[in-house]
Amino acid sequence: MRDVAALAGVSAMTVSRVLHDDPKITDETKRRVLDAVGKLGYRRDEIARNLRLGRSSGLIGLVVTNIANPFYAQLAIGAEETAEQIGVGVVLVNTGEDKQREMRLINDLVSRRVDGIIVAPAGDDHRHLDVNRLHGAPVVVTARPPIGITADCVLVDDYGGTKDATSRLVARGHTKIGFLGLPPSAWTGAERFRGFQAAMTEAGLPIDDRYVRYQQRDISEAEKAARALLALPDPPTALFAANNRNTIGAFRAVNSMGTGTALAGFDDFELADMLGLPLTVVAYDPVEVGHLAARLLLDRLSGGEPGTPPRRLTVPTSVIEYGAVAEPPRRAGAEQARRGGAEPSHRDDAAT
Amino acid sequence: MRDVAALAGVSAMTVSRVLHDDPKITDETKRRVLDAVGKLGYRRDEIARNLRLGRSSGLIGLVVTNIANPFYAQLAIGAEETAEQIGVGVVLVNTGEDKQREMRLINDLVSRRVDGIIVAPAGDDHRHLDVNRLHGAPVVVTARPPIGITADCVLVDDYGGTKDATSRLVARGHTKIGFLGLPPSAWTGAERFRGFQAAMTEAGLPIDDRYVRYQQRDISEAEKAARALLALPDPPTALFAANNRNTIGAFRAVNSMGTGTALAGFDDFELADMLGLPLTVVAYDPVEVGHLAARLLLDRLSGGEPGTPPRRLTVPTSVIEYGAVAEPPRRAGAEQARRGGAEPSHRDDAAT
DNA sequence: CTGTTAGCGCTTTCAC
DNA sequence: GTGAAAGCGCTAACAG
Repeated sequence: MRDVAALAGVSAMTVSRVLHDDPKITDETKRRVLDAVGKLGYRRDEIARNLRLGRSSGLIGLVVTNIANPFYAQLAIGAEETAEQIGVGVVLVNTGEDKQREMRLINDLVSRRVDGIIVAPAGDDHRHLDVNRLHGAPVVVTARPPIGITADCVLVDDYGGTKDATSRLVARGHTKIGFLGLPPSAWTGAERFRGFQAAMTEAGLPIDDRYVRYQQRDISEAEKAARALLALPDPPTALFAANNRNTIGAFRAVNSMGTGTALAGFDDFELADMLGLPLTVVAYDPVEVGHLAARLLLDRLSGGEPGTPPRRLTVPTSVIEYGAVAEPPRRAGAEQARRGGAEPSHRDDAAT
Repeated sequence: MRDVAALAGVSAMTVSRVLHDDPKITDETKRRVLDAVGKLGYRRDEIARNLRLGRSSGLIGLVVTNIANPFYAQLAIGAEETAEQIGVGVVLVNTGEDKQREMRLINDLVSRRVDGIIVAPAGDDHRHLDVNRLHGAPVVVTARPPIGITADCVLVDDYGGTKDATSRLVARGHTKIGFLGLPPSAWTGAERFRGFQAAMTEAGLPIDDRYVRYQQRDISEAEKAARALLALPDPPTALFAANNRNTIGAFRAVNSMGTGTALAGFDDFELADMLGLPLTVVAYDPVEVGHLAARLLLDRLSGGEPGTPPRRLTVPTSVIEYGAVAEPPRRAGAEQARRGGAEPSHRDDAAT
């Protein structure tokens, strides 16, 4: 900036003003300054600028546990769409479900003055997300409720969706239903199991411990667990899978063992309709989760009062039946249900 | 920091030193300072720190065109793995193939002192990525070669992979082969079409213009284009699809029209093996692309000489045949071929 | 209209 | 071992 000022024969202050489009600058000096800027390829150092201004960087951080999960990619797209409308950018960081990394990366972000953070936190203690520890940057928690802190959050109706889909299996006459679950330490895992339990209990059906497996974290583990259930002396006639990894694993098992076991699962996924077996999925709009999370965060950023009580939103789910069973999809959650058919809320394009 | 110093009864300088683990600090004062830090929830302001230091932020930026594309998610994971090893973090931003947004976001990143950038640039003029315009932050270009600038880059063997897969179709006796392509303005689109042409020419087969469609950017467009080709009076007996969106669209068309058309496509994808029709895909390891890109960038960051000539790496592809055709996968590219079977290079976990 | 002064939060350099 | 001063690149506030 000094160099620019020197070359233009003005003071640094004038350069600064030109870059602000300060009205009270002669066209002549403005031209000279811009000339010098062009000649030197100068770019204002936003970092120093924000240091001085102490405020608004026009960026928010989105912290996810697993970038390979399409759910988070769609969530990011939703958050971007909403942030974009008011000229705010989104940067995404991936924690790999590692608490240490999460803390380090969040620190990196806030110390670089992101205006706020949307985070799907790892673990079950979120006190490291306390506003006071974050340079005052507001936080919105997604996909699970905040624990140990107060913060806005956006949830998916894990409980209701699972309950509905399980009830469908029951309605079709299944009484022996297996459950392929997530680690119960994960909020979503616990909620989905709770929904499963509720549907079973409501129908007066027992939950057979032999039919319940947790901890499947990828497709091959899920397939192994499903195979084990189907190989029991008195196997379940239907399975509920707690997310799309488990659903796909279960599908592979059912398909190759030819047991004709009925299948339902949480999460819609691409090609779910093309698998050649009937499949019931609990669908929801992950883009909407991103929209809502960004909306909550932006409201906090612009809405003066920091004292506003935290808000909690829940995105509804709907049950979709693919394959043999011909029945129109019915929505299960609250007001909205964006999903209806087979081409889902995945947004993508063709470029690789 | 002032507050911490006051509470600990020392000067700001001492606090700074404690945070550096400066050896010549009494254990006693150190304890007092750390105490105060804890009590106040103080975090060092990295932004101010780097302003003073002028250097190394320990973060690199990864700029992608489409975060919903699993290719980029896998690339990000690869880049993270490599960067993580030396304690460098990765932040990801999504441009949505919008040049303006790309420029703005890159500017945001460099002005926040990311140490370097890995970018899959939109458009066919990359002069905005010139090192001089980027506070000197080095750039690595991925998925397409740099145009108008010199920079390191990592490519996929689009040409070779497509040629190999097309040759397989020819070897099976197909002479009328359709091509579902990307916009030719995209480097990958042009390269893949070139590979297709080469295989056809080598086999002495003509390329029928009626059989070639570009511009399909999502699955439904691809399906429509495929339907059009298959409805021709003298339809092709095989299709090559230029990426996984086109492959899935083509699959939907072939499946519902029951034409028995043979199918090959660029990109492997989840469930490709479960579709119930034979399918040939060009596979490669997107995680490896990320590894290499990060490696090139980190080399530039640590390797003193900025004058080193740019390097260009190409990730090999392999052809995989799913379904009816039982033939062991054969590698097509250079040294490595990570892929062999059906469970591919997608890395994910079960948590939603 | 433009320049000067001061300071954002931190760290280097030199005293003590 | 610790503190005081100066300055990284920028901009509000006040002069002129």
